Amino acid sequence: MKLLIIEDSVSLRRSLRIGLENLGFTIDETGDGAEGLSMAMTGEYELIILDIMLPSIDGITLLQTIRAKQLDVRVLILSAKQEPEDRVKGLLTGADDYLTKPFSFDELHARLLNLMRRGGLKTISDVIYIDNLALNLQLKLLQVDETVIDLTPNEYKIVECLFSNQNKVITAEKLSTYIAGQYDLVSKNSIEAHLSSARKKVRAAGSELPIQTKRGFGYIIQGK
Amino acid sequence: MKLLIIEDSVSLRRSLRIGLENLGFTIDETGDGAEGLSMAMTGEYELIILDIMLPSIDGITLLQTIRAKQLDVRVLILSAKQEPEDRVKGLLTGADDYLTKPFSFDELHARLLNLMRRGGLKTISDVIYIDNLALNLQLKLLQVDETVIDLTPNEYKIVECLFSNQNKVITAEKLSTYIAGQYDLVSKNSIEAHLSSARKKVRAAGSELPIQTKRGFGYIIQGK
DNA sequence: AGGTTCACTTAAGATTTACTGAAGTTTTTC
DNA sequence: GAAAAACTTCAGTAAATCTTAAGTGAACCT
Repeated sequence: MKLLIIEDSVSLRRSLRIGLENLGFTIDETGDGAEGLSMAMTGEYELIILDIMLPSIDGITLLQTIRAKQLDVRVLILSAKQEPEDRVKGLLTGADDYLTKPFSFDELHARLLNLMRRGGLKTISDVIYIDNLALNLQLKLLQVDETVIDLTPNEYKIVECLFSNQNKVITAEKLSTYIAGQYDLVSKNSIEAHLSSARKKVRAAGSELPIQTKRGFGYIIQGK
Repeated sequence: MKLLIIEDSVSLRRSLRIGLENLGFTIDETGDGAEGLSMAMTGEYELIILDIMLPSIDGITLLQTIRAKQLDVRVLILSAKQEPEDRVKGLLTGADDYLTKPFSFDELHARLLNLMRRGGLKTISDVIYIDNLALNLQLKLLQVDETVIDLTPNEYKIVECLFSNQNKVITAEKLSTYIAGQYDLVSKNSIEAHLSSARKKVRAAGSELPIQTKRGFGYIIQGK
């Protein structure tokens, strides 16, 4: 069982490492956000203990990136901030648990065990993050930060198809098949209308759908 | 055997602590609801002695939260209120026993021993709480506060399936399989009819089933 | 066996919500 | 600057879902 600790403070990091190693975990650690991210992306950790305040990349962004890449790893957030907004936001973007500093080591231990136990269950995964948009495949809805954008089934399906095919041009025919199945079809104009409506809704929520039109070919979402 | 005392009054807390420590229990204590909750959530306590009137989070809410998280812990409610409503409500939401102030220490001791003895048995567990609804998986019934709502088997199964799959959209086909098994099937319209009836019954009891329709996809219960 | 009850299904009407296609507008391309 | 492609809007139409009520059959009781 391999754990990754991403924590700014050297002393806290050390004491966590020692404590958890004594409990039988294998630990890697770093104090840098970017390094933490690249370590996390190797996929070799079952659980990450993650601080929010970090140099180079903050914890929430790191978490969003991990979740966007669909890594199956549990994340326990550690934070000095006690603002409830942060708590909610952290959990929303896919953390499995949350602990506010200061905390007792026993409490951390108990929560770790708890996370281990419910290991098989995916918690808040199955969300695709692009920019400040989150497409929740479980709930079938799109969020801008915390606000939910209400999409009709076809609007949702178009967005889902493009979100899960980033960096690929998707033709209108593909979208049509995606929406209606192999034996029905939806006109190109219909798709244009749905997409127009979806874009409008996202705009009304203060954001932008990152879907670009490739004139003559189809639509695409360009990853960063 | 570790006990947690969550009690507003410092003097009562102290005297309980001393008395119970003399009887051989290990005690943690707090006077604050929110702190009590986070302590309880560590899962390290076998029994919680819980006051109703508390700063920041009241005892009933705390208890509901603990039960919603499926923690296996016994809870003994302590309350100055003598209104029978509170008594019933406290017990309903998952307390294992109830004591009204003032009480003798011997009486508390006796009740504690009693709770310890029936330790192995899960008492009022296997109940899913959502809003003011309690779905009892053992007794196969749904309660609004104190009143029992009489659901037919299929109505119950639909509600059970959705209650135990919070935050997931459940399709009509899934519900059909859940009701009838893999080799039989129940028409979509039938499910609509059952659900309609269940909703009506809950409405008649003065509440609302928290089941939303995701048009084009299925049904969902959104957790907070 | 006959009668009663209860729950499940089905159907039909009401209601809500979404889809489509057309027409006008804007943008892009050559 | 004209033509093509894509965007936008809207109104009519079409689905999906809700609700109610009536029909059917199984289980239970007497």
